[in-house]
Amino acid sequence: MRNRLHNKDMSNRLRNSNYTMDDIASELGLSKSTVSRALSDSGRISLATREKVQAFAKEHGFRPNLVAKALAGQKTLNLAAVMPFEATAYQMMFFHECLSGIVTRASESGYSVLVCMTKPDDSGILRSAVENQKIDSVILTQLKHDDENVKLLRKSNIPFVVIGSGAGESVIHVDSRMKENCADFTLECLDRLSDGSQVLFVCGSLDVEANNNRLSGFLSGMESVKSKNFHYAVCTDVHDFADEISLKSWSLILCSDDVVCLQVLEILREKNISVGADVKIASFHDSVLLESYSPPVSALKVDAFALGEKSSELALKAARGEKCESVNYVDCSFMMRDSTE
Amino acid sequence: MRNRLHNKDMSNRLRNSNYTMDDIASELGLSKSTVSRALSDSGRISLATREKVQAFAKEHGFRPNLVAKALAGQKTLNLAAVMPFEATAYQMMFFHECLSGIVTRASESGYSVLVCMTKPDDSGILRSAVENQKIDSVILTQLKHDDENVKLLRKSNIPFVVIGSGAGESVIHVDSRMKENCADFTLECLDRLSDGSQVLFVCGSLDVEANNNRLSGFLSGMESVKSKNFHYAVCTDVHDFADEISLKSWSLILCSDDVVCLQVLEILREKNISVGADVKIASFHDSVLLESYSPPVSALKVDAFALGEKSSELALKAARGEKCESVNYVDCSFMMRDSTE
DNA sequence: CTGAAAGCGCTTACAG
DNA sequence: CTGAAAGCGCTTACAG
Repeated sequence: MRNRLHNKDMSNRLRNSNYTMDDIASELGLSKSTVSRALSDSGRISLATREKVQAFAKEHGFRPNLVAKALAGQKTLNLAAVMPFEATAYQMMFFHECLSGIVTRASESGYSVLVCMTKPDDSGILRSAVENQKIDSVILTQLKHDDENVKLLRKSNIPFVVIGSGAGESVIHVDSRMKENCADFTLECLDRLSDGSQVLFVCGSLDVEANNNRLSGFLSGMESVKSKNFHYAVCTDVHDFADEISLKSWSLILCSDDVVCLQVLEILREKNISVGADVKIASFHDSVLLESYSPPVSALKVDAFALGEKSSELALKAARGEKCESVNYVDCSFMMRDSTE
Repeated sequence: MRNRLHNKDMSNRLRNSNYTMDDIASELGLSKSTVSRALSDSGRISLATREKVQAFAKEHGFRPNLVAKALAGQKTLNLAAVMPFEATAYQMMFFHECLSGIVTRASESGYSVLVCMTKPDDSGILRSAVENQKIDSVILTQLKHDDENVKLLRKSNIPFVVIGSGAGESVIHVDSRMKENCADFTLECLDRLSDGSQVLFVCGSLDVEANNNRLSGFLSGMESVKSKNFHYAVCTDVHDFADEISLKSWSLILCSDDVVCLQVLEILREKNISVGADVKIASFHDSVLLESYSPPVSALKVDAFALGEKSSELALKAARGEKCESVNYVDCSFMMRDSTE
């Protein structure tokens, strides 16, 4: 027989509490099955024993060994979050925020989050997590066309959740509902304008898919306040803007993203048009640059943390084998700052 | 007895290969102990059986269940990488790169990396990873004074590795050896200058610890080429620089970091002094801004990926219970670009 | 060199 | 409501 004392020693090195369910059982004169049931709060158990066991566990800071639990329960209590090896600064910020949300929710359910970094042509690390059975489900971001990771996961039958769209309606995904949020954000910005004001939307290239959503969001926002008789125009080339600005005195300028917005701000500065006093301005895409601009510029912010939380909830649910809605939404945040005051 | 078939089904849902060591054993008419030994390449085993087993395993894509392996071996095959919930853009870039290095090395040893996000006052998620025994060792970055995470890990006897300094000499850490690298980088920049040239070091506040290291690195670099009769000066206030520049015609200007460097570049531009032709310039701290400046500016780059790799190696070693050197170094990269041509 | 057995710390039918 | 037993899939002394 293995030297029991030796094992105890080893486990002390690794563990915080010395107690196993077995220990608690003998300490309390119960069987370990009963202890297990009392602790997991499942199966028939008398209130008295349950409370006794839970009190004891709490008092002694008992922590179940999750590895053992995982083995017995045929699951790993791990989620994987997939992120690319190579990323732009913007993507990293986005991932970091997503990850915060993912980790937050996961840990509430006793799950840990394992990072799998993949290269475009090589799902290597995700693959070994899958093949080594270290994860119960996966969260993907930034799908490529005909995504390698998706293929891998489909083949191995591990449930996965996608942040963003692009994998088809049937795949569980959570989207930030750009169009609707742009419409609502437009309304929010219009809120302080008097009826009949002039509104300009300066839009980046319509070759960019996101800009199409933003444009139609803007248009549907304007449509829904038709009764207020706002006048509006859309300018799809920033370089035209310098002229456009001379034609009318705009009350509000909305920009498709932060880059466009900064260009517009530059032009306004050249023309000595004061942001806030002369014209309100806002962007459909936030960035530090807008936040720290003087005056700070209002913007629609994709709520990466919330996307992380939601995808985590779904991944957890899928890991439990429960059915999930495939289409899920998370709202953006409206960062209302001085530029629209 | 549990319904064996049912179990098989469940496990198929989770697993890639249907084979367990038991399966292989019966398939090959061996005992599972022998299969285990053959696969782990440990213990006495005949070449013949080892090869037979390994061939079979390979052919059928057998993957050991790491959860079971972990339980039997009293370890988790997981590392934790700790990162803060809140981080600046710069920190996120740094972490992302570290993480790439960590994950790369860890996966080579069959380890996975679990992200633990912590708040300054709350090691919550790290704590539960520790208490739930989900990790064998930990990698920390950005230690706080009197760091909570360090205290937690000390108490629980989980080995940990620190990226950067600040935890004392006795703690296993990996440092980027700023001073020595600044000295070497200085030499690299001096390399194309003729003897007797004028060199200026523009240094940010000496209240910042890093700047002290940079300054003494610079000085020791200059010291080591004394024979070449370079003249040099140190300017510790960027605002003085505009005057300083008029006094002499400098051949090379070194800056303590990217922010200082951009300020200097601005001044040079105002004075119509051309970088590259009139004066060479370089920074002891890199950033995208320097890389994409026109002309691109040479800089010393902390090699976050290498720091990640090294810390991962150490953490893996510590997890195996092997002794590690406590002081470890990783060299910086010299990003030589047009500004010093 | 190989096998039978006990063990890692849980869970969960099954029987009482 | 509770306990004894078998099981999750590995590892590792121990005996042959």
